[in-house]
Amino acid sequence: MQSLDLIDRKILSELMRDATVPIARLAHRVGLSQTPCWNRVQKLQAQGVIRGRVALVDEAQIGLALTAFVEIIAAAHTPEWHERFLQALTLFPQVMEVNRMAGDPDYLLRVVLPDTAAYDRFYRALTDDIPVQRMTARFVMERVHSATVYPLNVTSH
Amino acid sequence: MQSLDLIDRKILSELMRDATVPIARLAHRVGLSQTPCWNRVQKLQAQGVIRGRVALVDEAQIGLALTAFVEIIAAAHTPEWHERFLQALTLFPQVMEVNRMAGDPDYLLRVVLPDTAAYDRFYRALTDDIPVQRMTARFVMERVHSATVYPLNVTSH
DNA sequence: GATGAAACTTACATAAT
DNA sequence: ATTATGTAAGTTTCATC
Repeated sequence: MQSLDLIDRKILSELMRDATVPIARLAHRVGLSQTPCWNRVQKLQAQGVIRGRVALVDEAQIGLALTAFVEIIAAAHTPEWHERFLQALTLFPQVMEVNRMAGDPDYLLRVVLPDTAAYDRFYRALTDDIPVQRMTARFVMERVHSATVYPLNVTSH
Repeated sequence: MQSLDLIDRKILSELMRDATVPIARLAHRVGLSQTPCWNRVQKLQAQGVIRGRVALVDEAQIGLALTAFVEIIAAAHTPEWHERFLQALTLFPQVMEVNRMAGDPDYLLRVVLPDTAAYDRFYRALTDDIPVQRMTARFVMERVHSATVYPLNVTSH
């Protein structure tokens, strides 16, 4: 199942940067001809290594200027609570990311919102749905850096 | 400069989900014909609302199984320290995200790594480059949810 | 904004080496 | 793996309404 050689990693590096590059140019960059390059891309997609190709949008320009990291401690350390909690979160599309953590806090959420008033509404709505022991927001002042390109050991570039 | 009407938001919603959709189908979905839809997409790209189209890759399948959120408190609250700190971070491609926070901690980083040993190397290398008052890692046990589709008020779907 | 079409580029499949 | 070929499909531009 696993078999990412150097060329596969080069392909992924290119496509993580820019998924609009034509196969012919991609093939040239990774040192292959078109056919095997195309086959590799198809395989990477079939394997789920490439999960999809999406447009990245500037949050600020669509009115989502505020990012909050929200730390949550469970009200009860039971399977039922976790289940209910995750179920409740599905109602909030502003929750972009849900991470179950190794300890304190139990969950770390990344939430995008128009402003702090929207965060307060989110806070009330969520705690209305599900009891929590603690829910603390840490607000982002500035997103200094944001990447979607994972580091692969590719010497090119 | 700002002018995102309903149709623009529908276009963005679609492209955030799947950037491979042909213009003809996209146009149909948002209720336009091909040419004006194409013009809008071009404009959104020129404006920077669409920052790019990228392939999303499964971290686990490329050997980056560990995500850490790293909290950092500055050694000195001076412009020089912040400058040096951000400069130092550019050397570490495993740092996917750098957020300057509203207080404690000063910075919150998202870092992707193969394992905890790699985190330790990162910790040593960074603190070797730049003094910090505190650097604490919070490890992710499970990425329960991860989205790249920002919520826009689009009633379709 | 819609339509239609031309010109060009790319994707995808297949076959030969 | 490469090269070559061919068709379908998509993109881009440009008329016209």
